[in-house]
Amino acid sequence: MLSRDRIVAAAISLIEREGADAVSMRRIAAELGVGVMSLYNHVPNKSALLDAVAETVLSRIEFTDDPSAHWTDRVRMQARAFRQIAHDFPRCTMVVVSRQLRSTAGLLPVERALATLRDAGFDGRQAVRMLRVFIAYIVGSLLREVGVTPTFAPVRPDVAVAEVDPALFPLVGEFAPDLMACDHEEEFDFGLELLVQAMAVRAEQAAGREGPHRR
Amino acid sequence: MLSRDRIVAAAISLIEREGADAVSMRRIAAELGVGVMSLYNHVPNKSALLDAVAETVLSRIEFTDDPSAHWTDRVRMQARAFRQIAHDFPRCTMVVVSRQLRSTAGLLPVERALATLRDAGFDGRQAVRMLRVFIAYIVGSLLREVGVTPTFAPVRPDVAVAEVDPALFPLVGEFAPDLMACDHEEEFDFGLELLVQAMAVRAEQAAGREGPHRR
DNA sequence: AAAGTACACGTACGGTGTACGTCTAGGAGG
DNA sequence: CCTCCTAGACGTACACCGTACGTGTACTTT
Repeated sequence: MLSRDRIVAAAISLIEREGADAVSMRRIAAELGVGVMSLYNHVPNKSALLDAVAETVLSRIEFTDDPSAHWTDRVRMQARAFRQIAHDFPRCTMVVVSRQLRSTAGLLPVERALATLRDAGFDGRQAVRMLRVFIAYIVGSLLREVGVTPTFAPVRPDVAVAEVDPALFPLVGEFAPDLMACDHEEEFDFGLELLVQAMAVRAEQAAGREGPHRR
Repeated sequence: MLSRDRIVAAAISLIEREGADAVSMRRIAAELGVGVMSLYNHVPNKSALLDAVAETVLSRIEFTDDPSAHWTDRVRMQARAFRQIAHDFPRCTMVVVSRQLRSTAGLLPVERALATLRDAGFDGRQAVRMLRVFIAYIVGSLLREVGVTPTFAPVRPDVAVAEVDPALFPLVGEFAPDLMACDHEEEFDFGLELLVQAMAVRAEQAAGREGPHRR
């Protein structure tokens, strides 16, 4: 029996196996051994199907929030949980990131993050700003990791950097070894740490300003 | 007379007017008052055309690097220059960001950034890491600004946040006013400042560690 | 048994990228 | 001047796409 869930699962599987470009209604139907138009009994159109894919992948994020932990550690955990989907569904990442969905699946992470940031001592305005900085960093990192936006952080730097004219780009040539090496996890954690530490400084400032008035 | 440049210009114009989805070879040909297949005398295929679009837009970035300025200001200028393309070519941004091109157009910004970071006192490894963090942040920010990835930083939060059940997402409800307000430039500069300050701390550490051995 | 419904499916239409062959205008060589 | 060659505009054709619409069938309800 056909069902929305089976269709979405087939779409995700197809994307992971052959890339997002390979997705077509006909292809998915064939994958399920079913006529093309049967899909439309469960999904209104292709766009909605891709939204469902994004939502499903997003809902797979496992947040193990520990409210008793220090807020910096909670931020780290949440960021890494988010990043984990890039490993579990690498080729779906672009779909998730590029699709604007307004379901509750997308709001749960926001709720969690806001709770953590408020516990860190930020007010609403600050918390939202911090959240947005983090989301921007994470999204950008995932895109690089997944293979998009590679020009500046080469995925196959061996070909990209090696051919470069050292006269035109002396520093690119000089730093080639470092540009070519890219341990994604290490890079991600480096930026994460940078942000967390910067956030901690702001948190202290925030606490200092309102501290005297507290309680 | 048809030419590669005219075709690319027509594509950019079309994307800005009607969005990336409106781009088709037939549409571009019609725009130029020309037969479809004539395009293929100047462009090998649609994918290459989109690459050319990305490259052209990217090359429009105006870097006014001032080597005499403090490195933190140079970083700010470069980041803002990059962001400027999201204003000049808003609907092309997704194309630029999602296309992996390995031309020299993408290396010039890298070269400039590496020069700045080296002047800040970072060695190759550190400079590359910092660069990647910045690129991730900028790319993520542009995507939000352009209207993609809106779930976590709603573009039309009025509809997204307003309908939310405060019982399920109390903090989203509580912070709704802050979530709904989003001055893109302000948000961008906030994160930029956060990163620059965090970088400055690392730069001092780097200088401190190797300082005694210097010169 | 009759009626209604849910859903799988075929056909068809207007769109897409592009391989291939043709035609024409302009320059080069005699 | 005439011929030949070539660059490039163009039409046709094919395989594929999303999906509107109508039909058939199996199952549920009355």
